[in-house]
Amino acid sequence: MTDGLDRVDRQILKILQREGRIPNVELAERVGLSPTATGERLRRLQKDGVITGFGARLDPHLLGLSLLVFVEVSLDKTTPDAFARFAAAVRRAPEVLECHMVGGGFDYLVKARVADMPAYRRFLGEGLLSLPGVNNTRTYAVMEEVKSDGVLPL
Amino acid sequence: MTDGLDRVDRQILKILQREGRIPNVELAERVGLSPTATGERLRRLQKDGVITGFGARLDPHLLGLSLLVFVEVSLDKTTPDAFARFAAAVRRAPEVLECHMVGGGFDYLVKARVADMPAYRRFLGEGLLSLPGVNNTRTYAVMEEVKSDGVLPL
DNA sequence: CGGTGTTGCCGCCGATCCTGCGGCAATCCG
DNA sequence: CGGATTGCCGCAGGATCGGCGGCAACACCG
Repeated sequence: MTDGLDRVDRQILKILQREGRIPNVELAERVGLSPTATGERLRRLQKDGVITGFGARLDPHLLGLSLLVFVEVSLDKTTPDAFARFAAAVRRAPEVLECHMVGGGFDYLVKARVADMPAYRRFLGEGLLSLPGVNNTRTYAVMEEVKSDGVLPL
Repeated sequence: MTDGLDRVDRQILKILQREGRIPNVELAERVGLSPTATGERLRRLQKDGVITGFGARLDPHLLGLSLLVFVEVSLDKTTPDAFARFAAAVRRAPEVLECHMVGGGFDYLVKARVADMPAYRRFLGEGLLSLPGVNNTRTYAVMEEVKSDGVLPL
């Protein structure tokens, strides 16, 4: 059952990554199958967890979230539960779009969106630096988003 | 017309960010409007560019893309067109999910997904380092994805 | 104050879409 | 070679979509 994805499955995923709200009948004729068979595949892909969900892509700027920042966070390793508490806090923070634990010069890489620089200062001071165990942060403000769709290669 | 989003609009966006394939009638009863009015709002949100599209969320691990990496790239500023050529190459590379030009210690932050370490070595050598003007790179491999949905706060 | 235009919503209805069912061909296996 | 399984198709009843006309609230203005 592992990775039992044929050519049609991958084609379905490829289409749905970019046009997630396409009706099943149109998806069917694009992959060259009947709507019934296509719907069955879609249902199976969701059940197997290959498709974890569907979502709308929004324009951050039109929503007043013009500033995208990446923050490298170093934790104080002597503080007990520092990692668990930091992770929990980050999951609760709405400004944080992503947070990854990395190996290398620091511990976490945080991607966050805020309205502007004052808002970022507030988020950094009240949201990140106030967490216990946070040792050091380094902020990189994004000047231009060269590529940002995040579509997986198939 | 700028930012003319009322409470219902934001509620629609909030729901569609997580459940992009919800039928219009269900969306309507959740926001407490008729299906007609709700569909009209949805159409308007797309026309105004607030909603830029819909997409399926896929599980990278089930697709054999288990390794997530971030790469900090520094360019040789003396090479003419270095920035434009780098940006163009990155847009063509399927492994690259995101690429942001940042201000700070380096020039571009690249987020990429590959199958495993050997695949990453190949991508780094043939995809990134072979580009003219690339001066230096620093790679951070993700050990744990603490938060990765990327849902905007509303 | 009343006329008028605008906006946002509703109900209705024909067209479209979804989904469960039965049938069929290909494949696999004992 | 017989039988089970798998994946697909066509069909049909029911759900959903989207365009249309109507209506109420509101703002503007003479």
